[in-house]
Amino acid sequence: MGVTSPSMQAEQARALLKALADPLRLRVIEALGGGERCVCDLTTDLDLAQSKLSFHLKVLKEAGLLADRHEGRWIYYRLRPEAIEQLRDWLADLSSTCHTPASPCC
Amino acid sequence: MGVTSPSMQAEQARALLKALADPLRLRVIEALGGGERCVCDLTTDLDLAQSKLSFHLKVLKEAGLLADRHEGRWIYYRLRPEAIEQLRDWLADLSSTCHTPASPCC
DNA sequence: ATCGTCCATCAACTCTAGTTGATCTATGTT
DNA sequence: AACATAGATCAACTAGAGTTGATGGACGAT
Repeated sequence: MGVTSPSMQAEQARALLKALADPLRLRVIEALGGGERCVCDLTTDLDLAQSKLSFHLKVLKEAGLLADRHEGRWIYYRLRPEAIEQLRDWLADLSSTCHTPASPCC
Repeated sequence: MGVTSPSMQAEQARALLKALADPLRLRVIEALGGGERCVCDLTTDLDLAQSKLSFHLKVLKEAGLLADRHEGRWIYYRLRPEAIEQLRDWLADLSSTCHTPASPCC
């Protein structure tokens, strides 16, 4: 141990971080911060090519950041605040123990 | 407005997210979660090529997540919890208003 | 002054993530 | 049935981030 890969928890957190770390996806997230929206509205609001938006919505959904809902011909997407909250918790843990003075080196 | 790019705040947050969204950098962050360390220790602890580690330390430092300190021949890196805290705050704002019911579509 | 160690930097390469335009499916309309 | 619209998916392309091995600069020891 010590040389191993990140813990399972960290892997989950990283998936969320990665999904959020894109300017376009962040605009999508911010747009959905205002409430649930259908794809066609997002397309015009954000002025995006349809396939491009679809790609990023998929990334966000697979990361667990979005949920969708079909209604007739339309699909509505919304934020999943639980995912954000989970990430916030992980970040809180991260810096909780970092005030240890330097270990003696080499 | 509405079609514009993310706010200044969001841009900062995104820089942090992007820096964190890499498995190797996350291992570095976790290692530094245990306290300040010099580069040579990190190299052996994480079993990394020196230039690779140096590259990622630079990314993390430029994002504001790490601070460094020179002492003789060695350089010590440590987490900057303020950066983490700033990101947590931004995430908190993000989901605060997303419970609005769907806007009527198209 | 020379040598060894710590670390940053650089150039060349690789690889993954995002873009683009076209096609496909599903649902609703006439 | 034929058509129109919403949205997903696919293949080909592009660009940017990460890797690798070598080189260079700073500092300490002899």
